[in-house]
Amino acid sequence: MTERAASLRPAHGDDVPRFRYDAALANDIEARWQDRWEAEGTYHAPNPSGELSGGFERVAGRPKLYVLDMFPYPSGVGLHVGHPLGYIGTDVYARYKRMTGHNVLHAMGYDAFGLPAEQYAVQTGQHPRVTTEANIATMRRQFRSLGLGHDDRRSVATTDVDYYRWTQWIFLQIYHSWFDHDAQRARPVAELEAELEAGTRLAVDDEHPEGRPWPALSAAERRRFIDDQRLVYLAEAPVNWCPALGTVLANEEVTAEGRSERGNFPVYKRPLRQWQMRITAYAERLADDLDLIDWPERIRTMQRNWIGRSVGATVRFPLADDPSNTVEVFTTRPDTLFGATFMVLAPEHPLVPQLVARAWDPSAPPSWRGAGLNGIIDGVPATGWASPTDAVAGYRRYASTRSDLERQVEGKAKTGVWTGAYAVNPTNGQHIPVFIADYVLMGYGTGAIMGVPAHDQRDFEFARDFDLSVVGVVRPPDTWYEDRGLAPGSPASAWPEAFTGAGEAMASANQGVSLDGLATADAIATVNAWLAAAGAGEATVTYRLRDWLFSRQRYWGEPFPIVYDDEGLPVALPESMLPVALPEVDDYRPTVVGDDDSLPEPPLARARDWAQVTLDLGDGPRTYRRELNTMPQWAGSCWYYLRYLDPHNDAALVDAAVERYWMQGSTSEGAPASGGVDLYVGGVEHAVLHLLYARFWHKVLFDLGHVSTPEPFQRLFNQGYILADAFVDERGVYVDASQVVGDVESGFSFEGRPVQRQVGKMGKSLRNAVSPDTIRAAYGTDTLRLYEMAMGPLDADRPWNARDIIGVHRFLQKLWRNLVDETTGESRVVTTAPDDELRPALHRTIAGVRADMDALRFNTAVAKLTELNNRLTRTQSGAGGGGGTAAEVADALVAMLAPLAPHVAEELWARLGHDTSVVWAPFPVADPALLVDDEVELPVQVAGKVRARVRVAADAGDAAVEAAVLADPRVQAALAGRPVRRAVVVPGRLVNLVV
RNA sequence: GCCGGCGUGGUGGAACGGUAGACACGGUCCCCUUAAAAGGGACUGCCCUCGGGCGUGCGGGUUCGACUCCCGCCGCCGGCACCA
Repeated sequence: MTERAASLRPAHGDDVPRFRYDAALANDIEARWQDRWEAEGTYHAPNPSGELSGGFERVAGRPKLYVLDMFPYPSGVGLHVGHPLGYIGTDVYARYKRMTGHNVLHAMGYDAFGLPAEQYAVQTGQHPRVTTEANIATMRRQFRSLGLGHDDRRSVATTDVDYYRWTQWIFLQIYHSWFDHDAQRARPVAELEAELEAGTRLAVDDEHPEGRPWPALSAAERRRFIDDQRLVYLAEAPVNWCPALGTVLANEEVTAEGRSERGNFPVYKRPLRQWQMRITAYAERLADDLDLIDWPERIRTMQRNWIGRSVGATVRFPLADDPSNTVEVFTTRPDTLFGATFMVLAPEHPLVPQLVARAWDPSAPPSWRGAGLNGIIDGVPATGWASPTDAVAGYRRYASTRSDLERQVEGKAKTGVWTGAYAVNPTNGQHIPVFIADYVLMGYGTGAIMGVPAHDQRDFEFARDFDLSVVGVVRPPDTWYEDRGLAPGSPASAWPEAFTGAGEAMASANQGVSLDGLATADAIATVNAWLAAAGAGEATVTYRLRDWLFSRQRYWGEPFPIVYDDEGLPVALPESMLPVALPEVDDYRPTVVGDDDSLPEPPLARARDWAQVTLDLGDGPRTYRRELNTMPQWAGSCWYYLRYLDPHNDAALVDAAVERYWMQGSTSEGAPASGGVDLYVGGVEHAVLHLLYARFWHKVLFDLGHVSTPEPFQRLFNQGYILADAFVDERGVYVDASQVVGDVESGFSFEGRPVQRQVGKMGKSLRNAVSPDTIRAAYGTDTLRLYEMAMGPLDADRPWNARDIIGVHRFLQKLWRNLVDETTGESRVVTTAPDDELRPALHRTIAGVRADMDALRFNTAVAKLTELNNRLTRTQSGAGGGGGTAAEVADALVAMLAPLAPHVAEELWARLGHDTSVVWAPFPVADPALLVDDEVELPVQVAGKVRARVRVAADAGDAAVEAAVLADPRVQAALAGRPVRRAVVVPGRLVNLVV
């Protein structure tokens, strides 16, 4: 201990005590302990078996705990103080849990594929791997200097060939699977083929809903059928093409405004042949299983919104001219079927060409021919189009040129045109016109709707513009009429808007069924039963979720383990040919061919020797073309939490026993509801991207038996963002916030020019980032950690306030001073027992800090430690002070500080005479006997206001307390002679006298 | 429009239905010092006639008692949205 004390390098000025806890001393302590932790492998968490199992016997009796941070992208500019908030939070929790007897796994890796490194490569010609690896090294250094206790043997990067080999392997697992809707799970394609061959299953697809026997299919048909069943498949579909990013994007990567999530660039719909992952097959489980996991309500709601489950019915409407042909619609209100007075199909609906009539029905209103669209759509004559064929062609052309963005901007004005055809309302036999209109989307439901203008506002507006009748079949409440100035019971033709609420069904009866008088929920059930019996439809659930577009036209991503044969059909490579390593190219830019909005050829096309390959896939050497797209960045982050468990395994992505131990093993709280990572901390921005994709992959792996839990992340916690003042100049450009001077009263200025203050998320784009290095240099890492934890609850956004940091620094300084003499470096700890006030205070602190740590309330834990330390300070500086700090209190205080400020805690722990690391020390346990006082001070309320405080014995009975209270002169004064009607005694809390 | 979350001192924030404002910043005063810094101590929600009055976005309700629970508003943040 003296040796360590002597090794301190006092870098202070003459007048600063030599052993004061300041930045220089803190930095010295921190550097030494970081070296020692690394040398001793202090944070290594042993696996139960296999390569990393050394030392497991030491923790074998402990419950496991898996604490995880969201995978960071290794950015070139390094961390700012906003980044580590969540990382420090998990570190504190992991350290606390280790001290309370858990085997804690906490590791860190790098989501290192992605655009910035590639864009930098395009600019500089530097290989993305070079920048990526340099950035990872920088980030690793920064994490180390924050004192984060990661098991560094488990670190992975998605860009490591050994890692993405397994990403490709998972892709193959998904490729070789199909979704068995009866079993509601993924199964190997091989099982599907076996059942088809055995004749126990027919080949059912959209064109053959009745199913075909397997022998009836040609070899090519069989292959196409199987490929169409796979969980990952090639399909021609309208996709989101973002020219500015040079790639297509998944729906989840496009904002509601039709721009890219990353960079906010415009996105265009373009039909392209791309890889898609069949996440829609899992829509129901992804929605239902949200109930199994302990996630913030906000995130679960976002996922539910995104999945967009909608309960209703599909109904088939026969065409009037050709009853064998039907148009299927989806509706959430089948109870309004009797009020359907028209139908609308999406313009791209495949049935449109078949149902277009030859000529207009002369009795139909001119508006149906598009007469009202003159001026809205180019080329429409004032009288409307001459024939249905012209109208449909004209309208389809118009609709196809409109981007999602335009449709947003142009608002809700309804356009559309009649196809000339009629369909038959199956409930009442009425012939109703069939329109096409772009307010009906091909991508949702069946791409066709029934128009019930009385009970759907969009249909109502369409009916108004196209002179369609409005028939009410649900009676609104009288107040609804009155609010609109109508007499109750007025016909729907007089309504100013649709009535979309629930009500009593009316005018809804035929020979087979009557809904009249039924409440909406009953009417839906009744009509659904009738539809099924009549063969006209059935209850159905649809989802808004679309399949996941999985191809990217980038270089810096995982290559697909896919080649194309000479028929142009995809062939999966065998596992033995993994990894498919990224080839070298001379330029990382996509090759632009033709006009600038055409899809460029991916950069991998430049690797010509790689793109063409001769392989023996079982039928002799043949030439194949490789897939040139790469996987999206989300691929690698879908499963990294599994690789941390067994990072070097080259026989499996994770060993089964190791996976079971960490993912579903016993926890201190008993059996988990769904298993998985015990605590996952990250930002809210991944609510429907990473978190949805990862759940999807995990469920596929679960179905195939590669993991043992249905969900990957049992508990999710969203850390808040650090906000900071940002400043804009007169042009609205952000200026470097650190160079701004002034204050609220006198105004702010930058280089002499006035600037406006804003508050925003700390970051590069607002030029308001604060580097951890700055804070470390001024106060030390422990102060930074403590400040980030103390400034507020972990899940709240909070403004960075440099002025407040001194507060927690003073706390550490005072704590140090209570244990160490600042001038001599001698211990101020004494073996004397704490007195009768201090010891209970200590135990109350222990109990409180434990509860706070368990609940991730680190801010209040810090407050409680501060309070206890202030009490020590008062004792030492007060009358008769200088007696030193009782070792019993010092030990406990330092141990409780260890998760939050591990370096100074280690230093003090060693100075207290311990020769093993505080990281593995037991967390103090409160003695319950010391948590109850002999005597308590009760506030006394008279008529709800606190008027006095009375000391009574803690175990006094209600009557005794009441008597003591009534005897108090201040109580008597407050009562002023009024009789006490009732005395409420809350033992140990307060007394309320009701007058 | 639908859904979710949040509104507490000058500031960040505390409060199992039980003393509103813990802890910290800032501020005022005092001690130490030749002085300053650092350090230590006291006070610090608002109003006030110094007895008290008022206070957790607003208005109701439940309760002996409400920041907390319920109902109705307002404001801010976020998600979804021509989704049938």
